[in-house]
Amino acid sequence: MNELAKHNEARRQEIIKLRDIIRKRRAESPVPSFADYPLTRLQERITHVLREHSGQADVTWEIDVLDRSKFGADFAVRLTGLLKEHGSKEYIESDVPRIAEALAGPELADVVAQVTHKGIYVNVRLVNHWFLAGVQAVIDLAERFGHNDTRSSRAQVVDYSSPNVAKVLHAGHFRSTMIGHVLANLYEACGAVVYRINHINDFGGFGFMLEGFRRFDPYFPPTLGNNERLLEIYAIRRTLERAVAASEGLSAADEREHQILTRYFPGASTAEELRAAYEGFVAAADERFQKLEEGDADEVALWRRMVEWSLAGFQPFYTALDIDIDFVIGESFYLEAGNSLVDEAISNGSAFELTKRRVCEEVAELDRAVAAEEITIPMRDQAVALLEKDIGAIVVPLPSGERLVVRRSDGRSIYATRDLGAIKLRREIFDPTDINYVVGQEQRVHFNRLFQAAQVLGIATATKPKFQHTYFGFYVDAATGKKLSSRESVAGVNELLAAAVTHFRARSAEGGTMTEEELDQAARQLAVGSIVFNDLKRDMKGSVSIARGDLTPIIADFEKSGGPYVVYSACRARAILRKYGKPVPHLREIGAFELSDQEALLIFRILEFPDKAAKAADEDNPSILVRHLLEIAGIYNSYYASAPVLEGNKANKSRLMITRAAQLVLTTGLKLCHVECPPKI
RNA sequence: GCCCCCGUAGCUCAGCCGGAUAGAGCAAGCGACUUCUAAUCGCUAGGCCGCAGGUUCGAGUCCUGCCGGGGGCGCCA
Repeated sequence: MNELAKHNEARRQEIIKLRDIIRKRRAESPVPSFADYPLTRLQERITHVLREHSGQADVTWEIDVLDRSKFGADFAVRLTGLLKEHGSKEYIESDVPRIAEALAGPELADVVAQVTHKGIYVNVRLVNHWFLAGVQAVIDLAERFGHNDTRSSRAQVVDYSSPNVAKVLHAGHFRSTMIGHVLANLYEACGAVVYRINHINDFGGFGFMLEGFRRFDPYFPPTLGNNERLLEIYAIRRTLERAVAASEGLSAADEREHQILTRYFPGASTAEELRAAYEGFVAAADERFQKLEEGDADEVALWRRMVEWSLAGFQPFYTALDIDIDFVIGESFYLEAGNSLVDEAISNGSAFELTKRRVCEEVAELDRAVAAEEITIPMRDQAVALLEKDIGAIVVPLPSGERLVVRRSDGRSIYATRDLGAIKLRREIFDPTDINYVVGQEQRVHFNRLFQAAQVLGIATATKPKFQHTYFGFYVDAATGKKLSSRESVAGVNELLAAAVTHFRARSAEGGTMTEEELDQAARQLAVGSIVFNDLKRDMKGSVSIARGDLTPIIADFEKSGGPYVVYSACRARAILRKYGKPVPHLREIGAFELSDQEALLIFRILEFPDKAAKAADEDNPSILVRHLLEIAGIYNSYYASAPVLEGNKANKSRLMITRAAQLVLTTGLKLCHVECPPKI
């Protein structure tokens, strides 16, 4: 067994052990049943009544939440199917009164106070007791309120963060890390077993690292640490590539490039000399990579050390965000599985070498299509160009007509090889129902092909695992609207966090009563919270614009993001409960009580929380959750300002209950968003 | 060239498997702190929902075309 295989076998045992721990943890923390939530039960009862009265088994209806102060009702019921089938005229004239009558009937008399109708809407006002009973249900479940079993039959691999070893973390990793982590939290809250995987790109391009580390050793500045050397090698490679591509000598290089080229390639100054240096470097790097792939002991040992340096370099970032991803698995782990998969595919014919002859045949077919006017000449030319580029590589033809290159013409693996290997091994180890890749939008084409290839190669069926590429937009420069290159965005990540902490540290509301430690803690949590909200409150497919240079406007945006607002709201509720100092009253202790329009809306929104969490998970869209929290916080803040809970030594019991429910839902929601709510702010 | 995303208030965005008078936040203006601590609350103002057709009883939402902005199209990851 070679060194790489040995290393991977040991890793596999560690991974399996951790997998079992996670499975056990899941089994030991059961989630509440979605069907038992007050809103689900109400909807179920309404469906039942509508079904009984229409005599139809399949009744589709939608609920529109209303504001009592505006409509006098809590929600509207709309039977979309019937509306479409009958048209609005008939629906309004005959269906609407019938629906209203059914909803006002004896079956729902204990929960429905009033039913009115106007146009296509049947408006329902619920009895006040239903709301307070709902609040009690929230209080009973406490921190588990919102968690549900909608995904309890699923095992989900969530692949996120995915930094490149020997490169700097950039803003894209920042987004991937937070979005992925929050999504994983959501799936877990919905009952799934979640395997969080940080897929470390630790293999591609490593020939350059292994070669460069030795080749440039005499020239590295002595102050350069190990990890910095790796980054330097990457910079050297990129600089040289650019210089060679430009076909100009040293004279055309800018100051930084000039400095690099003369330091590491002394004596090379003309375009030809640089090209020669480049070719020598590439050839030696290729050789190193091949030895690494073969498991050569020396190369594997150095490679492992390099990966460790790099991971240690990433750690401050993960520590600052307080994110610990369970499985940190390099793509090298999947190399062998990928290679044998490709070998198998070649032998059974699902993959083959794209030879010149095959290309000629395909070109002939394209020419025929042109002659038959099925395609245009530019389309043909483009297809030909794509074909010719892949000559010599091992390809998998896909149902879409595209190809996926799975092995280079020199026999070496590429990322597609290892991504396929990853699918195979992940199925073996985790047996997931879903594999979710939280990776930037620029990789859409890659994943689209990868998922197709997985089916072609028989490591996936049409339904299992369910593949999902959850993509997001990038950061753009606020001034130009253009994408921030990774070189421009690299610096900011950790500094941004530090600046945000400093900012919130100076803004404390309860500063006078807080210890230094509490202040630090609150500031850190607010910083993380504001960053998460800034990223996740809008649809993540869009880009996020970032002002450059001065951090002040960015931090100001963070404050406006709403994260601190939600945290603040939860803290206000918590302050009331703290002042009250006793457990909140139980529904049983409440006699007659008033319920304001605002309270009705607030409670309804709180009771919607499980639905929103499930919906956000189903649509892989954290912004649904984030916006709902902002909505609840908004109503609560308004309520807080106008409805005193404690007056002198008198406490309003129903308001105490509502305050507790609001505090619970906000705290739990924030936690799903990876924001811990500090006790004081 | 092909493909993808986005055009809604001055700005940032919700709303998109069609439905009530198109909603928030920020910015602007006015008002509220001896308080459950104002990181807050209340009020005011602000919209040919990019343009043109089409489908429909009904379109910001669906379809087609166009215009404008951004991105992707490596034997890199």
